[in-house]
Amino acid sequence: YFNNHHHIQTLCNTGNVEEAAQELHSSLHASYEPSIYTCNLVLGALSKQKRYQSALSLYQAISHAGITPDHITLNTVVNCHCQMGDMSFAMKVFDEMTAHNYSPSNATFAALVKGFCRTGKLAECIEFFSKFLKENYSVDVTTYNVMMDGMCKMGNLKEAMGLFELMAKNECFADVCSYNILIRGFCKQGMLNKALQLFHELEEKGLGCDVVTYSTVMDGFVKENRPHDAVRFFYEGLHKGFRPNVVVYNVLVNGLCKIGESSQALEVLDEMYEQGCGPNVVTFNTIIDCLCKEGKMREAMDVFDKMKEVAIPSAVTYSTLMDGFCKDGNVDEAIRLFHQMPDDELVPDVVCYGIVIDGLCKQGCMNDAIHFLLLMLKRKISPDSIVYSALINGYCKQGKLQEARNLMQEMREKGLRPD
RNA sequence: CCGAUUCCUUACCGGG
Repeated sequence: YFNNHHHIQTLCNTGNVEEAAQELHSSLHASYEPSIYTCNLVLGALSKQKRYQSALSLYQAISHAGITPDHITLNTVVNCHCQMGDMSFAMKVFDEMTAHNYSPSNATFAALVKGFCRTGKLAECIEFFSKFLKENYSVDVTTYNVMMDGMCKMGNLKEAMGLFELMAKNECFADVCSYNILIRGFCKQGMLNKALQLFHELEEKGLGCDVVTYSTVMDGFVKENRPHDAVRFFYEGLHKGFRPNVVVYNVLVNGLCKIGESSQALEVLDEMYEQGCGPNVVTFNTIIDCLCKEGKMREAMDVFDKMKEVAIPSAVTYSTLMDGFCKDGNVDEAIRLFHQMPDDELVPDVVCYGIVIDGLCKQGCMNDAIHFLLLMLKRKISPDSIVYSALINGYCKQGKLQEARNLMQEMREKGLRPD
């Protein structure tokens, strides 16, 4: 008999996580049970693929088979709960960990901090993190980064900067990632000057700016309606020996599109190939959106056809085109694309439905719009407030106020608040 | 016997 650890490891490393999980599962009840290392390996692989529910089910099976989890297993479980936003479950596991003398590590705290932030629980997050700070001398740079990123994403730049100073005081040295997080935070608040100040500090420290730094700053410029500065920043970087990746190019393309230079954007496409940095689906989506917004539906469809040679269209690709056609007054074509999505093995998401519904509403075809609403409900896709707004708008324009009111009521029942 | 496995962080595109 041989240990199947290496076989399962190979399966995981080659992306056959499903198969690995199955093999582990069947070996749980074999005469030689797998080691916790093997279990952790598969749980980690599922978690990396964001298949948190599967990981948790597998964990259930593992404990049921009587295999004792270690601190890594439990960290993974905590992380799965956090990623799914189930903070009460996550805390329950955390409490059990501490009760059984598994000492939580930076990974545990980082996962929980991220979970608290993602679910908007600012106070809990700060409280939890403070507790960690008091009890632990070695909060590492990653945990600080998670915390700073969470604070930034909740718009609390002051707290984030406080942490940045605190980590220096505690002799935990900020890395590029720390800077990138803060730079993005300031960009999103429209404080580009602060962002650029940090960028220069990063350069002076010799930590080295990376592709994330560049794409972040450039995107900051684009979002602040300063696409020219984004383009300039890009070329200055090239001059300093910076080597862009596909995301940086994507931001550049987006910037060029925003200044109405779709032809230049298409030139960048060629440059990307020359640099051995081929475009991806986002690149094409960006260009298609640009063409659509310029009303060039014909060209947009050409790009759509050509992109298929090198990339797989996504739901975003379709929604972009569908919106373009709707705005162009051609809802039929949008609906045709909607029905074409399954050919690319895509399932229309809430945005796709929203676009078609809005298009139909704007044409006054309320019955057809309702048909799509029912279709999405049948397919278990929950309409969001944008879908409802489109419908309510449509009814209001027709003077059908009662129908509009009914929809508002339906919204509230679903816990969506009208804005 | 040893080793083996592991867990946490940052950037780009679509709708009212």
